[in-house]
Amino acid sequence: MTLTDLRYLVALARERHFGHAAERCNVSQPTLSVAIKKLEDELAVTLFERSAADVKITDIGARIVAQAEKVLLEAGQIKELATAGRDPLSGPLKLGVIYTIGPYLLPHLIPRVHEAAPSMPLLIQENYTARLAESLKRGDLDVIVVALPFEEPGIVTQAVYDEPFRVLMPAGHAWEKDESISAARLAEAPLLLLGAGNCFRDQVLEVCPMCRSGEGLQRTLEGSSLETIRHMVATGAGITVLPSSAADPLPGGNNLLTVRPFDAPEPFRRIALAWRVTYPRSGAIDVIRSAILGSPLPGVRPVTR
Amino acid sequence: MTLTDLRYLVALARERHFGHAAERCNVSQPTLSVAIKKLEDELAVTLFERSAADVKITDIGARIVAQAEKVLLEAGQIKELATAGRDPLSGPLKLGVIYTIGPYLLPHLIPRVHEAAPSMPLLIQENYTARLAESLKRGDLDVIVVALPFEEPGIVTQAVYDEPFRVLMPAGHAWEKDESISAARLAEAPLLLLGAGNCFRDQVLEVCPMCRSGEGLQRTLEGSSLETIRHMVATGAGITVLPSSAADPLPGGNNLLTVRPFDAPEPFRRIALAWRVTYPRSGAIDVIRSAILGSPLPGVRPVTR
DNA sequence: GGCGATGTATAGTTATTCTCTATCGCAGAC
DNA sequence: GTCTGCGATAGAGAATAACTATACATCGCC
Repeated sequence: MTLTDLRYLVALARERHFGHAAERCNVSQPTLSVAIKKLEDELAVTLFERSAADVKITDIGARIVAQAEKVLLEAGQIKELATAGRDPLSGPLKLGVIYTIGPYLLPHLIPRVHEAAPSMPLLIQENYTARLAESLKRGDLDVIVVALPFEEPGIVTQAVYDEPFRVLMPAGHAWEKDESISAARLAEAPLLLLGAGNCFRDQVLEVCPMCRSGEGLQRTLEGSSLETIRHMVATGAGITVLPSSAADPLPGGNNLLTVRPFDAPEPFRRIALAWRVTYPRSGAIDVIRSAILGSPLPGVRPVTR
Repeated sequence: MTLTDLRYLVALARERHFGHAAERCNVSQPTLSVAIKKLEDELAVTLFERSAADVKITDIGARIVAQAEKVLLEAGQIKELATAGRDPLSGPLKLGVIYTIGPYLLPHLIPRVHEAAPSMPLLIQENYTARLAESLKRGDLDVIVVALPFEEPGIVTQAVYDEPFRVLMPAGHAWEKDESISAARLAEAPLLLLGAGNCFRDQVLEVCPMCRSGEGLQRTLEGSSLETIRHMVATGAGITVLPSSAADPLPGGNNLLTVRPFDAPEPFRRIALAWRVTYPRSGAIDVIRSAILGSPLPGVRPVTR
């Protein structure tokens, strides 16, 4: 019993004439005859009474035809589902973002994505890189926004933008007079950092290796956010390093804090999208990338490749 | 897209492993691989993300699998329907009976059929032979009980019993003293007959051709039944001829009427079953025949052939 | 009662499609 | 590096479904 057989069956039930039904199915009359006979043999029931005058459907035949129509209808739904789901911009996209990007990127990203792909709702999770990677591989996430380097088997990455680091200090800080700050000097001051697990913490420590053992390193509680740290800086608890997207929007509306760039060459982080190499909705990823690049993130430089 | 493909699809969605799914479907792994790929090409969507680690179903894939399961379920119903309908003694049987048999046969027939085939309800229609033949050919009836001769293209008949004719007269009638009656004498008396269209009318007139022009022929209204005629006879309006099944049950409980057989050779009618030669439920016909022969119809002689 | 018209079934052939075995290729693990 | 697991691919063979041609059955007609 195949779907084709059922189509023949339904056609014959409608036409009550083997020749006409065959024509409607674009097959020859013997093809239809044989198919119906095969069905009858397989089901071990007589579906039609054939006679020279006309073709009559049997009682049981009528019931089976009705069921066959239901089957064909449901089968047609499969094609409909496929058509509807063919658009990579249709259906929810599960997006992961690291903590140090989410609060600055998402407010811009979400409306842009919604505009570019109205039928692709975003399901967003913020987390550490390691957790995002795990979810991505498990399939709980489709795409993640992380900082490079990021290497995982089965995962491909695409750099999106570079983001310079900034020094954030309380207003009136001694360094305020300097146009830019040398990374080495970070070890001199009380430096507030995110807790372990945040990749940004490690990136800052890489910029200033001496800070690892520096006297000024103040451990912040794990899970603290950049916003928390910024408040702490504003109260004079120390200085910190922020990515430009987090640091640069401030000066306009905050006179408790001062932002300074680093001496050239500016340290920076490279932000990338990552997804399973097998992920089929590349169009959706393109939309995310475009939306990120279209977001007003101060100081960032798109990575064109 | 075939039902087999859908079975493979569902199996893969359950197993998340091409090899295991193939095994469960009793096919080789390449067979399943190819089938899934074909489905994906046909639907133009990616149903599964394959990687070395495991097989992940896509969002759209999951929806399509759910629909495929529904299709397979409905398709399975077809087999169930076929199994349930395979029994020729299952499902209603549309039975037609001529007016001059129905009232005497059906009260016996119905309980017997119900006992022999409890899941075969009878849908009964009483009518003239011509009307029954028409309905039978149209498919509105499955089997009819008629008097022979009955020849119709595409219709086969099977004689069931012979039924002798009787003469019915009012009690105290002049012929009451005779043990049997000669057919020729019918022309002498006022003879009450059914209206045109009833085959029994014609059969009686054949027994006594002179009656056609006989003075005693009293036309009864068309549509009158044997019962009506019997009451008329009881009131002395004339005599009539009845089949034995209608005439013989009476004497026990009616002293207004007298029944006499004809002189040998007794005229009789041959009652038969008729159905479309294409009608597939021969088992149902056998049940009807047996039930008729099992009914206590006085005077009738089974036709064995 | 033969005969043509109509309509379905069957035969035989061809084409397609399905399934198999064997093998490749990739990716992750050791 | 090599090994291993697993899915994809290639090519051959088998099964099946399609076609054309024709047989067969029935009915209406002369």
